[in-house]
Amino acid sequence: MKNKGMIPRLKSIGESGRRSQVFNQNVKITQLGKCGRIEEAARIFNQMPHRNTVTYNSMISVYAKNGRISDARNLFDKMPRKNLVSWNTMIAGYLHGDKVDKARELFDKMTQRDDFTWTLMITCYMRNGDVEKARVLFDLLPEKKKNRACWNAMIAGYAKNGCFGDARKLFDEMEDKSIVSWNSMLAGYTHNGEMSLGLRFFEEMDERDVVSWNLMVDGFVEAGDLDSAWKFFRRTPDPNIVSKVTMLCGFSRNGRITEARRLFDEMEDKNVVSWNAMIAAYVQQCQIDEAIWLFTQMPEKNAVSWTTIINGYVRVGKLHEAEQVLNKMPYKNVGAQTAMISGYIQNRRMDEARQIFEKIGTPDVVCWNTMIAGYAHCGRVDEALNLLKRMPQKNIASWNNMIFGYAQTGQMDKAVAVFEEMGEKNLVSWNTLISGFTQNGLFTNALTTFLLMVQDGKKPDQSTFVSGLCSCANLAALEIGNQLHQIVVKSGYANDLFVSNALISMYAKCGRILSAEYVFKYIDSVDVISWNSLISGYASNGNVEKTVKIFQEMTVKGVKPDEVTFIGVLSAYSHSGFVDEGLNLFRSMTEEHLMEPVAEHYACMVCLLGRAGRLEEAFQMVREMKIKPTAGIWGALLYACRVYGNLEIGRVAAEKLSKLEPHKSSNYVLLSNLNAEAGRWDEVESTRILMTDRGAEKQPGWSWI
DNA sequence: TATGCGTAGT
Repeated sequence: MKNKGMIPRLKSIGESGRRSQVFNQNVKITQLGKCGRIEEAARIFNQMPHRNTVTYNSMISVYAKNGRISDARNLFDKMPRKNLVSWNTMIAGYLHGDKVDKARELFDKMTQRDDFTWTLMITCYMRNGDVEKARVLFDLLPEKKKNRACWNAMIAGYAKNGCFGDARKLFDEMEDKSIVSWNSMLAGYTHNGEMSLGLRFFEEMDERDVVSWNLMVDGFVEAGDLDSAWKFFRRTPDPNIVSKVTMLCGFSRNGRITEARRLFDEMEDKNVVSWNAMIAAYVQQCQIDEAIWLFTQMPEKNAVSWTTIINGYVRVGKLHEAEQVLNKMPYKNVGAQTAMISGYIQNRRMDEARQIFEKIGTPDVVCWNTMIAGYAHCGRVDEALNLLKRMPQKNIASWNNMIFGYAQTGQMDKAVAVFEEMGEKNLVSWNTLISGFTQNGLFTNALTTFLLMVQDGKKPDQSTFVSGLCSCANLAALEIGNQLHQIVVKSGYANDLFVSNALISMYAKCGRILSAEYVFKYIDSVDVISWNSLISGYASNGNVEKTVKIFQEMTVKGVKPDEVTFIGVLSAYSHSGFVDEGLNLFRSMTEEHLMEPVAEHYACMVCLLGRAGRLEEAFQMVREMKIKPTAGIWGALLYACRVYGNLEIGRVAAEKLSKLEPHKSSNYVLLSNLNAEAGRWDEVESTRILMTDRGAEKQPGWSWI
């Protein structure tokens, strides 16, 4: 710096020299802030013998733009002489930190406002999705303060929020459009996945700059159309660093790390964002060593760089290393700490997650939601609810997490209550509820909710279709399944692997072999789940020949069967009484495929042996198995005992069952029936008393003989 | 030299 070490001499020069000293240091603070070197900026600020209002404004801006909003506010509160820019800068800080209420508070306190102030507040509302409040401000704004920036903020806000009509109306009304106005419209299309509209608009544009091209590249990347993205990238007249990073991320998101790296290596103008993008690409691929290497090589690190590395270690399960990085991080922001919290949560270390969470103390919505989701995922719904209640500002995701928690723990009534209590719902809210119903076997509710969602104007996505089709499969509701298939095709999900697999399963379980195979045939690249869907579908339908045929085809094609495959085939054998085939397959599963059987496999085997009356063998298998027998296994055994009138083994099974499922009445009914058939009426009576004592309500449809 | 509208990184 020019004046470094010259303070004594400058002092003697007097007032003008001091002013230029302050001027230069103000510039330096801003420059350092722009490349994320906040500590250095703060050091200069603190060491300055004289500061003016611009000095304070610069420092406030540096803090605010780097996510340190409370530091910004502290400075704002204690600065001696605020001007209009100070207020605007502070509002801008709240805008970047998504704190609309705080921004509005300042806005209302201001005695004087300029065009910056209004534009900032409008942008604030628009970013928050509050289109109406933004419009109110725009209409209140005096004509002479309505400059291009305000108009552009309105157009961009409308477009981003998907209100293309309103955006277009203002756009057409606007007299002196700038390139920003055009790009604002274009961004509306590209950010909302409307690429055909976007393309048409792009072609009609009067003028284009590099931002217009970048928007197109980004839109295609988002749409998963990497070929078009690359085409536009190559055609961009003078690609800048943003163009390159956008394309790099496109490659990275599609797992094309080599091409991403090539782009990075060819970049002559790397900045902290391009470094972070490349590091994130390796983190995405779980190539943590390469990520770390780049991290050590990069000239400037910011909070995002640190957070990415912490996330990287979390992804590969190296929590200790993540902790160390967090400890070394110079200024620990909420994002980095939230990354660490997620790490603990993923490893079920809820107490440690909670510790960091309590330490942060700031009302950061993402952080709160991470904690709530954590409790929900491990079934600790009470704690999740507790946090939700205490949460200062909830968003839709907070409620969605709660719905998920209840769905996970089978409390669908409470999930519905939360769903009804929350205000605005998004696609995730609906999907969580629908998949909750499906996973809890409430298939009719799932389909009804699907219908309500469509009536509410929400477009079903992959998750909705999978849940819906799965429900149809379980209800054997072919007609609804057919209708869903039509919507799938119309919505452009016909090529989605997950949806296709659900379709296969639906058709197979509804007994439509040809339709299932038709969907299967038209999948670009089937996976093991596609095969399993066919196999399990035919198995549940009792079609053992078809099940085995598909299984053999799968093996011939070299696809490795997994646990689910064997469950499917074994259950087909068990339903059809193919005992030897089942025993052979079970043996080959453990001996040839070296697979450790899980509870479902054993349940199939017990069922298989039990149905054939080979109760002793079944019982022996249960006693010798390596895992703890589940209720499903004892239930299968008890059922077989009931069929073959084996009181001895049946009692053992019933005793185990009554401990595992004390409230399930069907277990007592089976034992009671068994006793009744053996003429043990005293036992029948005592079973009935036991059942009442344990609060097992008799289900309708079961009868006492 | 400090604040607003359109593009990239957790």
